[in-house]
Amino acid sequence: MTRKKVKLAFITNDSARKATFRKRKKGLMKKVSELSTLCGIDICAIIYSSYESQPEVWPDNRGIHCVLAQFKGMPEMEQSKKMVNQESFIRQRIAKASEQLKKQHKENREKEITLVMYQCLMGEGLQNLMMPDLNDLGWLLDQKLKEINKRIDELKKTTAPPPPPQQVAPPPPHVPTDWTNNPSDHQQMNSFGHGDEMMLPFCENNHNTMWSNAFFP
Amino acid sequence: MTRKKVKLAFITNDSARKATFRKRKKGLMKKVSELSTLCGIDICAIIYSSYESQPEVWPDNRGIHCVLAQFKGMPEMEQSKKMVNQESFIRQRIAKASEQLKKQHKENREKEITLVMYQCLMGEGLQNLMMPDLNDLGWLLDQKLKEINKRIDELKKTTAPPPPPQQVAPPPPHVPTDWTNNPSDHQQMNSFGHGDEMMLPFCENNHNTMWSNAFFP
DNA sequence: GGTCCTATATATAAGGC
DNA sequence: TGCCTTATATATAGGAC
Repeated sequence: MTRKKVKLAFITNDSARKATFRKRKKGLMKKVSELSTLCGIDICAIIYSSYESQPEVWPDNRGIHCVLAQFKGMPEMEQSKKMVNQESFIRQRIAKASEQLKKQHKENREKEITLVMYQCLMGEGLQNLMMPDLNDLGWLLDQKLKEINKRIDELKKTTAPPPPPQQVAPPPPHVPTDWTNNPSDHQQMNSFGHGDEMMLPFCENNHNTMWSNAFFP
Repeated sequence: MTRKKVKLAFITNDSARKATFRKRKKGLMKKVSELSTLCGIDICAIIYSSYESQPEVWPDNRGIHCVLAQFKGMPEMEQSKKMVNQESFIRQRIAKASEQLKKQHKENREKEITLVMYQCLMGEGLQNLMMPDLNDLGWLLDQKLKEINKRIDELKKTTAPPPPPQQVAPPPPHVPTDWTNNPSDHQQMNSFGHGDEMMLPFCENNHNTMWSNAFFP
């Protein structure tokens, strides 16, 4: 998992597999030892492989028989309650990986649109943009405006507490759209073909805000 | 082992210990699973803790009984041959850490002396240096000269292959001291009080080289 | 207690000896 | 074969919710 991300599958190359076995067995035994020490628990590990005629075991003889005796001493039912099922274990990992992918898609899209925004600020104009990008750009600008207004409010509180109402400049005409209070806006198809499962805040079709209205009245 | 390097000892804080237990148990089970998949071997792990009433086990029921049956089926002698003894395991780790410390000392010293060298080149002069630094500086300069001569030789070979002997410039008067062939030179006390166990190339008292002779004839 | 976040510490795949 | 180095991928401590 380093010079290259390794696929989680049987390593067919014999020497590579043996090398990986030795490294990982060492690392694993270290982890077992640390967990036992740090948390003061009983733990044992037994490894069989064709590389060694004897099984490799943690901890030493007395320790392991103590743990095994405990295990053998309980009814089958109790033994299996906490057993990890390989399939559900893998399923959990797949679910987690999918979540991460989703998050990454969202981050990537936000970066793309931020780039588009800067290109616009450099004078590229909006003529070459298609609807999906325009929609997401609108969303991004709303976000930026919200941040700006929030910052303005904070500064007001800091510089003039408590300010007499008539001395405070009237708030800018922008009224940020509160997406969270308008769930129906989220039911539109999004622009990069992932459907609802992406749950991205981008790519909604109607931006009923200052910016949207300014550019697409 | 991250925001802070944790000491390898029982964690006395109850909630911290439990948190560590859960995280590390999860990580450990993942490693066990990966080792089994990548190398196609049989492995089992059993964890007892006061946090759970049942032991937590890898892999699922059938798999573990298969491994345990193998283990129980062999004579005691065979069982214990490959068992890891906790003490020797820790000793190995201490030895490795000591090696790393030694190496780090050496690297630090080399950087210190390199800094001194540059200060000299900036015109600080050698008046404020004491013998230990002067000795190590001498060693460092020898190393640099060796590198330079080596590079010169390489360039000669590249630019004029094969050069007629009489056309080659005579080698510079410098004759690098080959420390490896002169073990008696290494028996001197070194200058930063670590004695022979440090085995550093620095801090020898006699530099019988061009540079040493130039500065301390 | 459980979950998520990130800065760090570790583990380890390749590649060279 | 086995060990070492180095660039990356992972694991995880501490802290915020």
